[in-house]
Amino acid sequence: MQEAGGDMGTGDKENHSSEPRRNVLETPLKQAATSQSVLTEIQPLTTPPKPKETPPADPWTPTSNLKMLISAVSPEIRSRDQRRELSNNARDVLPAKPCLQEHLSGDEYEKSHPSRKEKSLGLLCHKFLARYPDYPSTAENNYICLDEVAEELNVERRRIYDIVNVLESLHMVSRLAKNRYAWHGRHNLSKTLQALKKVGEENKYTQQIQMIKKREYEHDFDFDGERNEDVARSFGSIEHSEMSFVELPGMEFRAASVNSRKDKSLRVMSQKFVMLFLVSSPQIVSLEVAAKILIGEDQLEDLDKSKFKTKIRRLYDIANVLSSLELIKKVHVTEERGRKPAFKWTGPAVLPNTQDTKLEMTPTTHPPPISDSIASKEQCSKNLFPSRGKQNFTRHPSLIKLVKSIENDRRKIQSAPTSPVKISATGTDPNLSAFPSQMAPVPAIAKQQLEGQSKKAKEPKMKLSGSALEFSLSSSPEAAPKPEAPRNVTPSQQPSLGLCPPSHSAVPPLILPHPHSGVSYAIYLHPSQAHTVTAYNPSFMLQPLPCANVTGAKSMNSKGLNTITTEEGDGQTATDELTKSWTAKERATVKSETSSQRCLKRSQALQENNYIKRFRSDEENLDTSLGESIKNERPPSTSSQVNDETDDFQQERQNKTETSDQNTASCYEQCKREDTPEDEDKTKQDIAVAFAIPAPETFFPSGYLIPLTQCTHGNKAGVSNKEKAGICSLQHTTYSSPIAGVIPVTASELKAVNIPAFHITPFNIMLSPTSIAAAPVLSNSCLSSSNAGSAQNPSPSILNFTLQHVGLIPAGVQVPTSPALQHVPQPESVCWSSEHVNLQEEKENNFLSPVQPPVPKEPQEPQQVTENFFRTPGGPNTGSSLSVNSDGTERTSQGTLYIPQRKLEVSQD
DNA sequence: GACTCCCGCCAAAGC
DNA sequence: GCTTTGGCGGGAGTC
Repeated sequence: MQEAGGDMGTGDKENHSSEPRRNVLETPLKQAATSQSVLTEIQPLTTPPKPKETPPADPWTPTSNLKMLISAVSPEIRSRDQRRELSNNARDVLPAKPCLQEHLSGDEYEKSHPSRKEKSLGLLCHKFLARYPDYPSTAENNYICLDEVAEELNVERRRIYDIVNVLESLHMVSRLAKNRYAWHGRHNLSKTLQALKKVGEENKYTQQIQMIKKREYEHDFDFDGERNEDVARSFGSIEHSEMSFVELPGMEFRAASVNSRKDKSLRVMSQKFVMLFLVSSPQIVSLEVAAKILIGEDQLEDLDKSKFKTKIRRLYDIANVLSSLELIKKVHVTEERGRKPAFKWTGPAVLPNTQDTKLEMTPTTHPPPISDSIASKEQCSKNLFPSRGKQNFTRHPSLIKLVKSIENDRRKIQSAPTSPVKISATGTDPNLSAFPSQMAPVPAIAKQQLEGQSKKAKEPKMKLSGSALEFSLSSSPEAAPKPEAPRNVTPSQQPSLGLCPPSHSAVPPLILPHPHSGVSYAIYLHPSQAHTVTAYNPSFMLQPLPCANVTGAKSMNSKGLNTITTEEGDGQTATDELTKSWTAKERATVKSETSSQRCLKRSQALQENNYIKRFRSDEENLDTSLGESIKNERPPSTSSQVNDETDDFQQERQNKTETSDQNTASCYEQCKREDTPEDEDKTKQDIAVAFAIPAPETFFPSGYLIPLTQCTHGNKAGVSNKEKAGICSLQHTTYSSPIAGVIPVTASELKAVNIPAFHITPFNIMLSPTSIAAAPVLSNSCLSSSNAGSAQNPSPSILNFTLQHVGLIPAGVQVPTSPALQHVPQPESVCWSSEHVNLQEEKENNFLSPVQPPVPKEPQEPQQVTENFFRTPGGPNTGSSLSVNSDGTERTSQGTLYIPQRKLEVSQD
């Protein structure tokens, strides 16, 4: 066990800590490698007995110690040993246990002195991870004693720190006390990745990556001072915070010491590194770029080779651990200047809402407490904006309102008798409760299946499932049809008709039933229209929802419409397209402001118009300062057109920026005031186009139309069996159509009630790749959609009742039903008329809606989305090939990346 | 020769 | 003052 003394005895004081030693139960050994988790899981979820001190055939004896020492000091012996070790390497590549060396023919030298490869951090991390279950039960003792682990893994503790630090950055472990950590496994991973992605977006890493790449392309970026200063200036023009560690609620570091060196700590570096993957598209980050960015945040001016090398070293350390976690994979990008090491994200796709996926995986899982999600973002934000020093990123004023609103809502929710109970397993890790408590009793195989399914399906689902984080922020649990959904239904509520308790506002969403499918829909009304129901409350909106920008709408031109139809049937392609479309969009969104900021801004546009203008001005300033480089923010897929797009692009973009905010549906009233009559007419026409109906005469500003039982797995609570059947069928519909379950209101109904722009927010919508692929067709020919309207249109009578009930229409007025228009209001059409759509919608819209209402609404580069979206894989659009290859093909095979002005070949090692 | 990344020194922080 | 933690860079191993 102490063979490593050769390593440890050379000066480290860490051989035997004075820390009170744990007992056997402290370390929940996994008993097997990850690949053997099934066997592991079959066992009771109690702490498995540690293979206690089964000394790996090499007891710590004076003799062995002497031999080891001799080996250590003798290069010849070492090399001989290493040769032997190497010959056995193939058998030992993935050892899961310290006893892996048992079969090494008893050569004590070999055992005592593994080769360098065997000591690699990646391998060590494999061993480390193999000791613990991915999803530990809270019933277990999830404590890690560093001494113990170091001892058992036969490494010096210093190496364990490296691993633990990276794991800590992902909140897979947390420090409990000196020399002691808690193992959380992957329970928090999705949440952490969400947070990291968000922070990465807010930190404008996309811009930085693009900037660095651009610099590299334009000049041969090297380390001469002039260019570094150039880049440094560019960095300076980007607002980026001095980001500290991103924490999750309940996972905060307890000791201030942990943050003492946080600015350069492996933790923070690791998080930043991950962020780079999460915000970039393709999700390939070269070490060089990563190092430059990480250095750039500190002091790029002082960039020198030694610092760069050091950063690279650390990145290798981090990458090794991340690779062991199967979050990234090493690849190489070959370009003109040679082959460069890079890493590709192979972890789960991270959308703001991965919790939906979790719910899908575990239908009986208690939904994560909303407070967690809220607090998660809160915490993230809190840490992103440390109180110290330069604080370029400050909380958006509207975010403060949001926070207050959320806090109020949270209080209401949690104080309510039927409030969801936050099940916190331990005081130290409330996050553990969300999953393990439910998973624990699940039979091992079932769990394995679930995990397996989640692995396979999480990407597409996560891409479409919307933002749990966002959504949970925006909608209280009562809005979400969780298994515990009945808690939301007031006793007076009818099963499928009633008013949702207001979560963020005094304006309750209407719940519209669907008589055929049993699906109910919630309409969130804009205050300007909802004043007929209740008092205006500016915070009525689902504020944190990143608003659908209408870029997609604009970008969805007819050309693209034609193109995307060719992608039908290719689920993978469609999924990839979705990813690309989304990521491209997302990057575009990141550019000028954060999604939350944007959403907030728009949701409160009426009130904060002045602020918006100010903010926009800031954007423009930023744009100006960024100058040329801003163009490079467009995804690589479109950057082939960099040379083609000059000031026109900027101008166009500027114009769109100017008009975008005015075109939010929530601002419709204001727009009406501000627009010229022609503009207003045009807007109406646009909406009419979006609805594929003649321009209505009057409009309601906007609202959310939410299919309440757009059920994910397990979201069936509160409906009868009969309704369940309907829902089940609906699920199929949902899977087969990107628009299923979205808009149950016919055009005529909309017209009759003068609702011009419903915001469709199908939550928990899950779309299969095929459904995505079907999107173009469906969108292309809305009227022919077999499932869009038929299954989801609510009964006009009930709609009438509802609208009358809430006073939206006079009692005598009936909403006419026009069968011919039953299918008309497709969500993707409708959505364009408003920006009060959540992130999920944003993605869906980007992806699903080729309908192009001629409403210029988004400041982001529409072409970017268009091109991403309408790209034909393998097509001639070389500029787009980057995304195509990166997100899909390239994951499984070598591909060719085309980036601006040069070709990248991605190869995997 | 470039790329990887192990190794352990040593200083900061914690106890 | 000892221990823990971890930044850091030399330099060995690998390709």
